[in-house]
Amino acid sequence: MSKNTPQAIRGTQDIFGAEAEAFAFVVETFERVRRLYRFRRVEMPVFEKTEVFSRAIGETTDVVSKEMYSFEDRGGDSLTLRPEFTAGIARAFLTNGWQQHAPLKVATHGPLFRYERPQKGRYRQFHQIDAEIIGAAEPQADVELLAMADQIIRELGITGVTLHLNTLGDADSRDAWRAALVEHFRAVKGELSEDSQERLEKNPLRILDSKDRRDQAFVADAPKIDAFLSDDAKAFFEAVTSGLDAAGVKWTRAESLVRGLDYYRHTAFEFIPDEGSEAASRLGSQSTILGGGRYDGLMESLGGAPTPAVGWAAGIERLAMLVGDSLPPDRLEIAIAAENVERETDAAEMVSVFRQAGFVAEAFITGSPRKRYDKARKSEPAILISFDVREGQKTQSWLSTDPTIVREEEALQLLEDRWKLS
RNA sequence: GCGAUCGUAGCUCAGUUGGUUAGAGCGCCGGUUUGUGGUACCGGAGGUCGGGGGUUCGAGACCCCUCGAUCGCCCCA
Repeated sequence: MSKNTPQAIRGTQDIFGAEAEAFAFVVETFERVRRLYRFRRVEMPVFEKTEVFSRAIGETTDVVSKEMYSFEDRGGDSLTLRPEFTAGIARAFLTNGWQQHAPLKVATHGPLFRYERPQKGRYRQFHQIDAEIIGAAEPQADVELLAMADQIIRELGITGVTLHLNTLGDADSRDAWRAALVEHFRAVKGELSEDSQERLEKNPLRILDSKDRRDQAFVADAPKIDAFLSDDAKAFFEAVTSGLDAAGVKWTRAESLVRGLDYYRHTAFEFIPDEGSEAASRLGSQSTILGGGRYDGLMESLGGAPTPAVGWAAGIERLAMLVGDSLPPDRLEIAIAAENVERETDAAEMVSVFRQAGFVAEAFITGSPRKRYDKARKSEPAILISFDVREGQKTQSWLSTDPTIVREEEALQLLEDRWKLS
């Protein structure tokens, strides 16, 4: 590689081979399952006015304050490459009059951008699948959304992952709890970790899932959300949990689970690998593979009418790292080796016949004719066909290495229709 | 944004306390061999040792800067 060749941008990926196949498998599974749940597909802009995100997500969050790719366009507007889907979808809901479709179930996927330090499972351009239900205040919406998430993960063959569930209560519950937490932690501020001392001002809820030992003791006896829940909020959460049980979705209560973005209310959840599981070790420190919750306050922050909504997003790269063995086989069914230059067009014609009949087929008609058979063999086809010329006669021979995974009789009939087998 | 480790052919890696024209295996290309056969042998292409600067008679090896990757922290999907 020349030093004159431009390098890829830090934190971007050129995905190829097995990883690309796993990526596609995640997207295909998502597309298939979202149809089962009647989520409608939407395509969204990759960039929006900066205020869409700063108002929706919250100015003080890390995402907005230091991770956005923002720039001024030629017209002088401040624009931002989307760091998440929800804000843009909420904006579209308001500006396109999608209220008429409420309750609206939508799904999408694509690239997102966050200026972060790259790590395994964390990139500056990354990709998510995303599902939202807008205009539904009922706990049944939360249940449906979570049931779909659970089914997608299961159909991807991912195991050792558990749904961690919590409630943040309604706006009043959340505010009262937050105030109590600030009071609790402020009393011991000097003994908290530096990070948590800062969180105390910016995002006190996050102290609850601090990994720092110094914080753990104070987290243990911190006020619990349950003590602050209104009767309605409590009933809502109970409806969600009983709905999940009825739908057969396994979950565990995570009292200290909070979400980083300002707009969350009531239900908050993450799918996290179980400690010590294969999945956990594959993901490293990037543990959450799917996260979301209810965001009843978001529409108002964008100037819309109060509109209840729930949603989640999941990192495609992180899911792809976990699919492993469950990938559908990508097996070459038929390989044709033209072992003589005179048979190249015959082989090209025959491979076309096979492909149009729905076979995965490839012709080996380049490079040294004497080595084509070996090349074809190394591609591990279920059926290997050789086109050659022996003693002036065109010859066609075939070798079956695995008749169980291909329509062998049909394939050989197609071959015989055109050529005499030798 | 902070800390740590690392960066030699397409891939996996060797390169001894700095010392002559930088190597291997696999892969790739070509030749020979084999001729119902994933064989064996021979040959070839491909590296300004991530980039830049410095120390030295001499640097892939040492120092500084920079870019990138990986692993923590932070944050999050």
